[in-house]
Amino acid sequence: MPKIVDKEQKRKDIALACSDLIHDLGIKKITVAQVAKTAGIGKGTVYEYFENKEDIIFEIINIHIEEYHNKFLESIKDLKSTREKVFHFFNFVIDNSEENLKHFNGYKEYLSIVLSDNDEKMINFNDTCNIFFHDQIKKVIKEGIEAGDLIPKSIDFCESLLIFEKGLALKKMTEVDFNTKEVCHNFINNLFGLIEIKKEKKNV
Amino acid sequence: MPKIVDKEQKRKDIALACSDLIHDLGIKKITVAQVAKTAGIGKGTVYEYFENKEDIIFEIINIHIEEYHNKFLESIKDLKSTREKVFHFFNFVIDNSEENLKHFNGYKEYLSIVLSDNDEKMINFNDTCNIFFHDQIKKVIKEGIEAGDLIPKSIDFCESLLIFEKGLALKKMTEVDFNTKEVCHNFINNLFGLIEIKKEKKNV
Amino acid sequence: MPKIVDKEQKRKDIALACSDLIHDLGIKKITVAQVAKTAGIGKGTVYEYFENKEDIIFEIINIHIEEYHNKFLESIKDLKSTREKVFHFFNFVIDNSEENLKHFNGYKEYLSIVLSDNDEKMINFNDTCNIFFHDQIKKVIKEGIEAGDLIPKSIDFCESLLIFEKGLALKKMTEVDFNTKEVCHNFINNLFGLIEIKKEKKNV
Amino acid sequence: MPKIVDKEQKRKDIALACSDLIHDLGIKKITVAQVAKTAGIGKGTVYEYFENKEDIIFEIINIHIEEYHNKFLESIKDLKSTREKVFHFFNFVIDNSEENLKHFNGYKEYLSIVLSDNDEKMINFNDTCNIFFHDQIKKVIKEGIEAGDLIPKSIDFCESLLIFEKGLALKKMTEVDFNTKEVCHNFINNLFGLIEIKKEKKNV
DNA sequence: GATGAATGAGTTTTCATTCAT
DNA sequence: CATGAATGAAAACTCATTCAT
Repeated sequence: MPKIVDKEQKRKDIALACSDLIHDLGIKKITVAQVAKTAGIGKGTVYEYFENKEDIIFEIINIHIEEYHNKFLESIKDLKSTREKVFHFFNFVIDNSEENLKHFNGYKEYLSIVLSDNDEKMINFNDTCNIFFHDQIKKVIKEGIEAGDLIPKSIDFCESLLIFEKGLALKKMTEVDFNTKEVCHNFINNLFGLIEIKKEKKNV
Repeated sequence: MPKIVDKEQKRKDIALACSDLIHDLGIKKITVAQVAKTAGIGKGTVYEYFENKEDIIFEIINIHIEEYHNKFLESIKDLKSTREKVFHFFNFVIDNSEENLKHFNGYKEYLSIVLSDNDEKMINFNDTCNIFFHDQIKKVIKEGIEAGDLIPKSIDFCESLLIFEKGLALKKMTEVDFNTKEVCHNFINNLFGLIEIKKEKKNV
Repeated sequence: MPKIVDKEQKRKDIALACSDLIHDLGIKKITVAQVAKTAGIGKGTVYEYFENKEDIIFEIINIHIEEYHNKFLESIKDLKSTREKVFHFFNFVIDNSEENLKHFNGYKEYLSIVLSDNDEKMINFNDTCNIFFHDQIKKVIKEGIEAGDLIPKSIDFCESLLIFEKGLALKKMTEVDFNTKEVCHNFINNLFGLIEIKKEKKNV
Repeated sequence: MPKIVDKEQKRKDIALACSDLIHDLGIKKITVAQVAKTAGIGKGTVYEYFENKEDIIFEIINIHIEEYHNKFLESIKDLKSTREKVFHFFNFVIDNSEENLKHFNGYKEYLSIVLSDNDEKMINFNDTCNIFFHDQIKKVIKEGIEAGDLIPKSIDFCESLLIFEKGLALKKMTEVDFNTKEVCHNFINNLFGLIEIKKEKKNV
């Protein structure tokens, strides 16, 4: 009897092996032949695990984003202040570590697909991601309000924050010399000036 | 005397004739054959005026955006209040007239190209556009401050406004049910609550 | 004592399980994967019992035709008059019952293979079928002659009858609105006008 | 200015150049690469003149059959007696000259396509051919009746004759040792015994 | 014996670009 | 100058068959 393969796992394995192709070539230039070669399998084998080329790319992106979400959840746990936590959502556009740039560029390639194809699967997936971060930021803001850090109306800014972050991302993707960090800090500081509850510090 | 053809003008003519192809097919599906046919010239002739296919697309987009800029300048002239003028910058993402959607979708196609190719020309062109709107909004805000409509610090929000608009555009492009108008209004109203100088209205 | 599998029987079992695939997909579109799945066995196992794909198709067709032959022999037993028996040979092209159409379309698929491949096995098999019906019609005509129904020369028409039936089949297969029944009846009635012995009916 | 090509003519030229591929390989094994190579042109050029592979094959067959029809019309002109003319319709299945075998085998390949694909174009074309021969034989029989060679009822046998010929063709295509000529002669002679008007020869 | 994972040769089709006229 | 015929590289996808387990 032949070895039984966990198809779902192998899908992930193949996609994982190819996850760098996105940065090396750009999504549009990935070919099935490349994928097969990179994963060290035959072209036909690719089609044992994926419906078509789109499916491959989708899985690769999926992996990228899933990984990012997990890291996000992991690292936000250690943060204490609301402001820190909010900043954490902007890490994606600010952090220039190789690690994060990989994710960022992965997202860039992903966007280029969503914008040119109107693939339903991609759109749905995009929604899922948006909801993820929307839920997260809502939670952070809520906790901030409950802790007396933020004014109650702050809850209305959840969406604006994420929209601003999307705009920042887009600018960073399309402009050469964009000082994301500075612009980002300015904005958040300004905003917090508006929604933060200034606590009287240690007065008698 | 041979007929001297203004190459630059003919480029524009060809691109102009093809400007609807972007909406009809999407940028990725435009072929040189299509361009030639649409412009009513031969395939070979296309290459007399354009380096390659990228160059054609670049010119088509150029025309779109140039046209949009002109319309923008034209229509902002009639606006009086600072708030109206600022809103005008968001017309691009809010106005759902067929006319504007054409521009909006053209920009979407354009983005998908900029994000996947890292074409230098495109990037430079993108910068030019950004500078255009940045100059425009700066002017509006400045005038607003000088007119006593806005607080002096408002000038710091120019970039944020444009970034927010970019984020809005991106969301509108990638999400199915996104209420651009509402989100936009909320944001601007909130912001103006912060930077507008409330004038005592003509009381005795 | 190991389980001894009758290979020949298993061949039949597999082919039998797949006999509907011919109608559902058409011979050309049958894949080995389909066969394996339909028969509820592994792809590798198919090759334990069949040399190659051709061999599978051959067996499936074999089953179809064998079945048809058996039914033919079964049903002709009950017929009394020579004319009825001769008509029975044309049932194949006239009968539009679902059951018979299955056989008819099976034969059509089979022909498309015989005509495109020049597979020796197929040709031989085809001969076997022809001989079967030739023997059968010869027997019918002979009995008719012996019974005094037909003129002795009728024996020369055996082949013509079968050829005509092949022609009818081909027309039915390739034409949209072909009235097989009418054409068939005309021909046989005309022919019987020629070869039947008119019996004086019950005169004193 | 580039040379202007008569597209329709070039289509024919390419198909003509490839007309032997049908006999050399069989229709199913013709590849576009083969066609291009045989016609001495590039693969892409093939697609300048044909929609797809089916279209190529269709044209090749078209040429074969058109040519055959023309030859048929040409050669039947010289025949005098009705019997000769009727025999002429069976030339297709009887004549074993290389020339005619080419046409015959072309038709065989064509049939294999019609039987496996249910391509509408092919079916329509098939009808056209049937009508052609039906019209021709009707004309011959009519003239035979008018000339007093055949009994008026002969007109009813037009279809039967063609059906018989189709049956003969099918047998010749699928059987190894089939004496088409003899069987054909027998049938026609038998039939003419039935429908011919015996003329009293040379009486005072 | 049984299996199904792995394979890659083979096929159709597209299209930017060239170049002879 | 203008042209459109010619091209071939490149890409996605299929499937009969093999073979390690």
